[in-house]
Amino acid sequence: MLYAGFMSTAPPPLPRPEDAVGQSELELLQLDTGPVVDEPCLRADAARNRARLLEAAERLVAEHGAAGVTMEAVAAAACVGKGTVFRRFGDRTGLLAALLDHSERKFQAALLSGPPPLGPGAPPVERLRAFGCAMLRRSIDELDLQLAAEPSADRRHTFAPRRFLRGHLALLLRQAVPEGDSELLSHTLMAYLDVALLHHLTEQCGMPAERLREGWLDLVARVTRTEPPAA
Amino acid sequence: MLYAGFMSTAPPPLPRPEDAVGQSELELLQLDTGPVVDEPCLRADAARNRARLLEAAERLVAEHGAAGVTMEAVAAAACVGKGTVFRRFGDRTGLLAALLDHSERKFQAALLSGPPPLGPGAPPVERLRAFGCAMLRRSIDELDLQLAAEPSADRRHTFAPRRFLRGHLALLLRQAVPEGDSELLSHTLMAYLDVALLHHLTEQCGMPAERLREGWLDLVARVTRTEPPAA
DNA sequence: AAGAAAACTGGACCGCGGTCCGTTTGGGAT
DNA sequence: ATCCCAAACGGACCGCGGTCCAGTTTTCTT
Repeated sequence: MLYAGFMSTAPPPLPRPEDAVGQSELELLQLDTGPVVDEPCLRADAARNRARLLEAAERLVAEHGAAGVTMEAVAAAACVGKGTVFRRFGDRTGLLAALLDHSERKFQAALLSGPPPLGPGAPPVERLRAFGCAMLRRSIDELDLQLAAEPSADRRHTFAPRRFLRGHLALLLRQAVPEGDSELLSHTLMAYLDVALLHHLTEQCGMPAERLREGWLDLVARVTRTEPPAA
Repeated sequence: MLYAGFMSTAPPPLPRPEDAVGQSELELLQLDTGPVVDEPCLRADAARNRARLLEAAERLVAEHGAAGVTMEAVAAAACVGKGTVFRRFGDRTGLLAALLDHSERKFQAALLSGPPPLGPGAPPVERLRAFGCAMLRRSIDELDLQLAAEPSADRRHTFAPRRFLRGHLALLLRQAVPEGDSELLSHTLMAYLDVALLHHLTEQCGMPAERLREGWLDLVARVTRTEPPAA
C-alpha cells in the first residue's frame, strides 16, 4: 500500500481521492516524492474538472477568504456536481490541502535537497534553527488558509504533510540530541509551530514575528542543551 | 466586565451562557474562583432544565460515548427544546465543558491551594514536574470527553480553562526560568499536554503512559536547564 | 392582586459537510 | 465502427450545529 489514506472508509470503487496531498510511506526514509507524481492517469473529464475546481477554489479564497470556500460554492463556481468535489478531494480539508500543495511541495524539496542550512549539509542544530524560522515565515504568510486546512483534532497528527515535517524534525533531533527521546521532542518542537498557536499569538495577542523567531531559537537551544546563536 | 465571553455575538437579552465554564479575568492573579460560584440566581425553571440537560448528557456519554452527544439528542433526552440547550451552554463545546467542569474545578483548586508539590510550597521546578504528571493522568483518564470538548482551532487558545492552566505554567516558569520568555515557553509546555496529541500518542501510536511521563520530566529539565530528577 | 418587564422556552428554519445511488461517459478491446 | 464497463458524474438526501422569534412563565413593582 503506497498511500496513507485520508478517509475513514474507502470503498473499492472509490479508490481514494488522489489529490489529498498524500505522502508515500517512504516519508520516514526522506524519499518522499509527493503525491502528484504517481497520480496514475486521471480520466480526461476528471482532470478537466479537477482543474476547474482548484481554480474556482482559488478564486473563492481570493474573494471571500478561506471561510468562503464551501464545498457547494466551489462546486457551483466550477459548474460541477457537489459529489464530484468530494470524490476528488475527499473532504474539505483535502481540498484546502490541495490548494496548499504547491507551497508544501516546495518546502519539502528545500528540506530534502535545497541549500543549507535548511537543506542537508549544515550541522543539525543549525538545520533545526533554520527549519523553524522557515516554517514560521511560511505559516504566517498563509495563515488563514493553513488554519482552515487544519484537519479535525483526531486526524491532525496523521495528516501526511505534518507527519513528514515531524519526521524530519525527529531525524535532526536524533543527530542533535542522541540521548533524548527524539520522537517526543519532535512533537514538542512541532507544537511550537502549530498554525492555531501562531494565529493566536500573532492575530489575537499581537505578538511580533521577531519575538516568535527568538522564541524558537531559544527553544531549540534549550532542547538541544546548546547555547543560542549570538544575537 | 467580569467574564470572558465564549460566543461571537451576545445580544443584550441573552446575557451569555452562564455555564460555559467561564473564568474570571482574575485568573492571571491566581484568584479564579470558577463559574458556578457567581452564577447569579438562575430562574427556577432554568435551573431545573439545566440539571436535566447535564444529567441527560452524562447518560448519553455513558451510553454512546462523547460522539453520541448531539445537541438534539440531549435536548430530546431531557425533554427540552433545542434552543434551550444552546441558550444555556452556548454551543456544543460549552456543554461538554460543563460536563468536565467538576474535574476542572478540582484540578484548579489543587493547583491553587492543594498540597505541594502540585500546590504552592514546593520549588517551581518541582511544581512544573508535578503539574505535567497530574495533567497527563487526568487527560488520559477523560480522553474522549476532553477530545470532544476541544473548541474549534481559532478559539482553542482563548478557552478559559486552558488560559488558566497556561497562566499557571507561565507563573511557575517566571520563577524557574527568569531569563526566558515564559509566555512562549508556557505555550510550548502546554502543547506537550495537548489532548489531541496525547490521544494520537497513546491510542494511535500505542505509546505507554510512562514514556510520556518521562518525556515530560525530560522536557521540563531541558526547558529549565536543570538536571532531570533521579529515575 | 394586578400588570409589566425580564427571562426563558421550543421548535421551525438555515447552511454546510458529507453520503448515496441512478445515470452518463471516456477509452480500451474486438 | 461497435461494444462494454470501470470510472466519473451530479444532485437529491441526511444529520447536525447553530439561529430566530413568537409565545409562555417567572419575578419584580406598586
